[in-house]
Amino acid sequence: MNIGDASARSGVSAKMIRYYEQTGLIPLAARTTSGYRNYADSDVHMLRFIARSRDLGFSISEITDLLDLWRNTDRRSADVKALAQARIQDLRHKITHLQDMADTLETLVRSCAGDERPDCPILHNLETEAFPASGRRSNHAGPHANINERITS
Amino acid sequence: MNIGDASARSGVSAKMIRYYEQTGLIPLAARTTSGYRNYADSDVHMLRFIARSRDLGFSISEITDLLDLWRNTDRRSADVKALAQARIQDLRHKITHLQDMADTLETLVRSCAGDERPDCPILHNLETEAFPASGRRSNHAGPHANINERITS
DNA sequence: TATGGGGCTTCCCATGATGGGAAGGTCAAG
DNA sequence: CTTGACCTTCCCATCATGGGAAGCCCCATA
Repeated sequence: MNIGDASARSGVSAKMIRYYEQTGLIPLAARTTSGYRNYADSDVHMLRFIARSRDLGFSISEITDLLDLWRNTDRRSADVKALAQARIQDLRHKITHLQDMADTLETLVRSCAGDERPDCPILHNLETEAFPASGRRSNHAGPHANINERITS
Repeated sequence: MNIGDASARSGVSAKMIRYYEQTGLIPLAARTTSGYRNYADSDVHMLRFIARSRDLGFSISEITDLLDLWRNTDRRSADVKALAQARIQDLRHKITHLQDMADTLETLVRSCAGDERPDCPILHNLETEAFPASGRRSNHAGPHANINERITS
């Protein structure tokens, strides 16, 4: 089947299928004589595996590992489990961080009259609050150190 | 003071100060005769406002609005409050989504023996689970529709 | 058989916030 | 006056994703 069909059946856009191929996440597709990529059901299967993993928030590099385990029938289920557990840990950290931000904002919102007058404790807080140690500074991990979350809804 | 001092005092990197200037978030800095950017205490103040807002997860475009309100002494505190409340809503959505992912993974992890054998319900789930409506498809909002969260720690 | 439309190919560009690094000018302390 | 720290601009990279152009390919229908 062509890339369009593989896309429709797997839920991965044609653009992304080519991208995954190009970056080595998936092997080079077979080609027809005229150059069209040609996919088998097993490829769709793999693409779905990827899609589902993305939906659960795994990064591309984590999916690389998952795919390796998936294909390796000599795998230890403990290795898969460890990957999932690391992912959960990561999610918990992010949740905590978002929760902290929400709580702070909640406190500020509660203290704001929210009327026609200009006085606003929210602005006052933003204006004067100190900026103690907070990830923004000395970010030695470079940009996008797999920190951001893909939240597509 | 020079950009380095403004950076140290505000907690915003020099790179980002220039970027904010370039993108119009902050006004063009004053310059010395030799071309060095020159900052006053009030500028540092503004940069801190931005840093603090970023720490609370506001996007650049939201910060643009916050800065406008901050500078506008005729503002209605209700407008500020509305911005903060929208931000909280957004955070709650993201938290829910992350929580859902974590819960699903937790269930899978619990069902996996995690031993030397290859059988693994986690892989099995990734392999076979359907891909019903989930943001990945028909993403008409384009890439980065202000969906991702800045979590720097 | 010719034509048209839709699907495929590659290639380049943009996103958003951030840092890296090069090439070259400036400044203050020694 | 030299040296080293700091400043300037400019370009590049990230990561996953889509947009769009230019040019083939393939099938169905006239």
